[in-house]
Amino acid sequence: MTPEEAVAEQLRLAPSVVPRAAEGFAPRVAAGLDVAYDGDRLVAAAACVDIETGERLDSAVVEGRTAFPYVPGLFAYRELPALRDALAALPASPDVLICDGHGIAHPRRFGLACHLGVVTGIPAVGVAKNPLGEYSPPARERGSWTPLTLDADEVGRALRTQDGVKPVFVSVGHLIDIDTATGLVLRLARRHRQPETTRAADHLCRAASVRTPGPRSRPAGG
DNA sequence: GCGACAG
DNA sequence: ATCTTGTCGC
Repeated sequence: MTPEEAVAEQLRLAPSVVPRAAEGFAPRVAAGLDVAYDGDRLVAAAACVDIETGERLDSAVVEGRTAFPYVPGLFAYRELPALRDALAALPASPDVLICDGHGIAHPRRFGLACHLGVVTGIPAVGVAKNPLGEYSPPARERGSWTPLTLDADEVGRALRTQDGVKPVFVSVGHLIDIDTATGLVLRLARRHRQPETTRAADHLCRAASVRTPGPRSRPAGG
């Protein structure tokens, strides 16, 4: 698929995003998703966490090959295939996806979290480390937030998950509203800047990547 | 025209 | 994302 076709597909799928939670939405299991790279090889991980207790539940790790370059705005085309494989490898489907990237806080309002949510039908939230739009620094205290703006639209929030740390950027992915998404991210990020789901997935795929012989893997060491 | 630009 | 030493703090 070419970048032009990818853009056309995003424009076609964007209207499918449902920016609100279904009646009685009460997620119990959240899945964190992340990918680690080693040249053109990659490892994707899905890690489930009990939202109530924080307990680590099922997880899955899969490997694959890079099929699309990193292009801002088309990030999903690089990680989506592997992330779908990781989700499919889970013994049970999670109630909500916590994605490492943006949802509607995207040029065409269809970032990774939206794409993943729409193709799986699972509610999804986007949590990015850096903004695409503009924002004013939130108050220093954990829980405070300010609007994230893009093209004069309020597309998400800059949320402070820990006192004095750089905020994370939360946006709606699919089948959830921004308030619910914000509360969920805050609950999942009790002790660190990033939600436990994202941290768990990051550790898993990174560890798997290190143990996998690849093109330009470490010269020596183990 | 030039730079910026989720991971 | 990944390349990289030391350093501050719980």
